[in-house]
Order: sequence, then C-alpha cells, then structure tokens
Amino acid sequence: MFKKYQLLIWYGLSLALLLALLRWMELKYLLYEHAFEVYAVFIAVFFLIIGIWLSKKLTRPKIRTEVMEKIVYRDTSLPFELNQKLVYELGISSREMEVLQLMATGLSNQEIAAQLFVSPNTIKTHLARLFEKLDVGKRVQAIEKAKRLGLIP
Amino acid sequence: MFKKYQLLIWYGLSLALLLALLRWMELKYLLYEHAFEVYAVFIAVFFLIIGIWLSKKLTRPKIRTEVMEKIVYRDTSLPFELNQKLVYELGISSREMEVLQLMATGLSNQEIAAQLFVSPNTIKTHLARLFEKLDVGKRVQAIEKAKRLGLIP
DNA sequence: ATCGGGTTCATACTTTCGGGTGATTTTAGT
DNA sequence: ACTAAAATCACCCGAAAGTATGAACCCGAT
Repeated sequence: MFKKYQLLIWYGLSLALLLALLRWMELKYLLYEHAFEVYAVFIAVFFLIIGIWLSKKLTRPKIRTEVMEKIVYRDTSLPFELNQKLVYELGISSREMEVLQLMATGLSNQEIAAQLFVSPNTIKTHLARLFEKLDVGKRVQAIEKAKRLGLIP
Repeated sequence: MFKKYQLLIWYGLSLALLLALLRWMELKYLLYEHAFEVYAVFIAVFFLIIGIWLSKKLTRPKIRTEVMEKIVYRDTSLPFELNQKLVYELGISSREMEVLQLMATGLSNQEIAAQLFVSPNTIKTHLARLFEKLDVGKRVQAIEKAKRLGLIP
C-alpha cells in the first residue's frame, strides 16, 4: 500500500528536510549573509532531482521483439535431416544453400568464392539474398537461424 | 585522446556560452533589475541538464520485450553441460565467456557492448583475447570451435 | 519468343571486424 | 600492502562484410 508512493514520500521528506535546514539557517542569521548562495544550492538540488525524475519519466523503454516461442522438438541424436519443405517455402536456391554451408564452417567470402570458382562479389550477392530470406543481417545470425530451422547440421 | 573528455568539453562550452549570454544581458542592463531571477534560471537549467545526464548515466535502460510467436525447432538431446575444465585450461575468463555467449547469438560488438554496459572497444579486446585462446581469427570460427569444445550450447 | 528466376559479376559506398599498441583502473590473492 | 590478473578504454589501420544498384547470361515454362 505504501510501496507505491514510497518514492514520492521519500522525495517529499527530502524536500521538507531541505526546507527545515533552510529555515534553521535563516534562524541562525546565516541566510541573511549568504542568501543568494543558499537559494542557489536549494534551486540546484531541486532541479537536479527534477532532472532525474524527468529523465526517468520521459525515456521510453526500448522495445525488443523476441521471436520464436512455439517449439517443435526434434531429435538431434539422429543424423541430420534437411528441412526441404522450409527450404522451398523460404525460396532458398541450391546455390544459396551451398554458400550457406560453406559460410557456416567459418570461411570468408573470398574463401567461399575460391571454393566455388566464382567471384567474391557473387558470394556477396548470394549472401545478401540469403540474409533477406532468413530475415537476418549478419552471417552469425544466419548460421544460428539456419541451424535452428534445420537447414544445416 | 579527446574522446574521453568530449562530454566534459561539450558541457564546458555550453557553460561558457551561457555565461556569455548572461554577460550580454548584464550589459543590456536587464540583469540589474532581475539579477536573482536570471541566476536562478541559469542554475535551474544547468542542474536540470546535469540531473538528466546523471539519470541517463546511472540508470540502465528499461527494456520492454515484446514476444512474437514463431515456430522454432529445438532438439531433445541432453542438456548442455559446460566443459569447465577446458575453460580453465584455456585460461578463458568469465567476462570472455559472457562475450562469447552473446556473440554466438549473432550480436555485433556494439550490441554486446550495450548489453554489458561497456565500451565497444572493451568488447574488441575481450574478443581478441578469446580468439587468441581459441586459436581462431574470425567470430564464426570462434563460435564453431566453442560449440565443438563444449563451451557454449 | 519472352518472361521470370537463378546465377553471375561489377562498382561504389558504409559499416563492422580484427590486429596491434598502450594505458588506466579494479579485483583478487599472497 | 603489494602484486598479478582481469577488466576497462582509446586510437589507428587495413581487411572483411554488408548495402545498393545495375546488368548480363542461361534455362525452363507459358
């Protein structure tokens, strides 16, 4: 019941304390000599807190979309079996699959190109399409997703 | 060399600008009539900014996760068991393991840095050491090897 | 024959990685 | 208290990766 307003109460008390301090200093005739400084500190602290509060209030939470919740269990102790249906559904070509497999072994674009006797630019094109089809932006993500989807062992 | 103090310099310049503005107002005889108010506003704004900055610096970002349902294929094989002996033998530190795990999910250095609240440069250092310990040269190879060695699932 | 998909390649540009170096600060163990 | 390891950060550079766009060629299907 109180927890909800805990912060508010806390700030209120702090404020009250500061005011009390101010009053005390005033009574001590300190305020008359350094009125400006004291008020400055007061304002500074107050707005510091306001700033913190504002920042907390105004920053909107980053939205992170988390995918993949429906789980289909698959026994990996069995030899790898390619998910051909998914390959077709995603429209992944055979050449793209080749490149994917080689990439997953940790080869660079250049090395893949050399292995397939084509230009590195071609590999880049294949990978760009593959990334689009897998809806990823980096090779590591592509490999991770391809493994999950049963496209590579 | 300068980047380290970039923020400081920036605030310093802002402060100087504000002071210049203040001086200008003073010259315009505006300040004499409302000296206290002007200074109060000045202090208020300054500490408001400091407050916002403080809050941003000290509080970690709120993250709201949105769950999006999709199909995932998961294996029914035995649960992952970390090869702690190997971790020790290779001299891989706990922080390096953290970075390794995040990297394996396909995050970029920048994203890992954000997740761990450190600089991207730090991540690069961790990864460089990790690569050396794993005797690889690329992140994909590192992930592949780490999986083979039982360092990550 | 032509149309679309797949493969190939190029060029240009931006971003990210990885290597190397050096430095400071924290932490933990003797 | 001192030391060694771990963690942090910066800066530079070159290589690799990724993005965007355009274009040529082959091949099977309409």
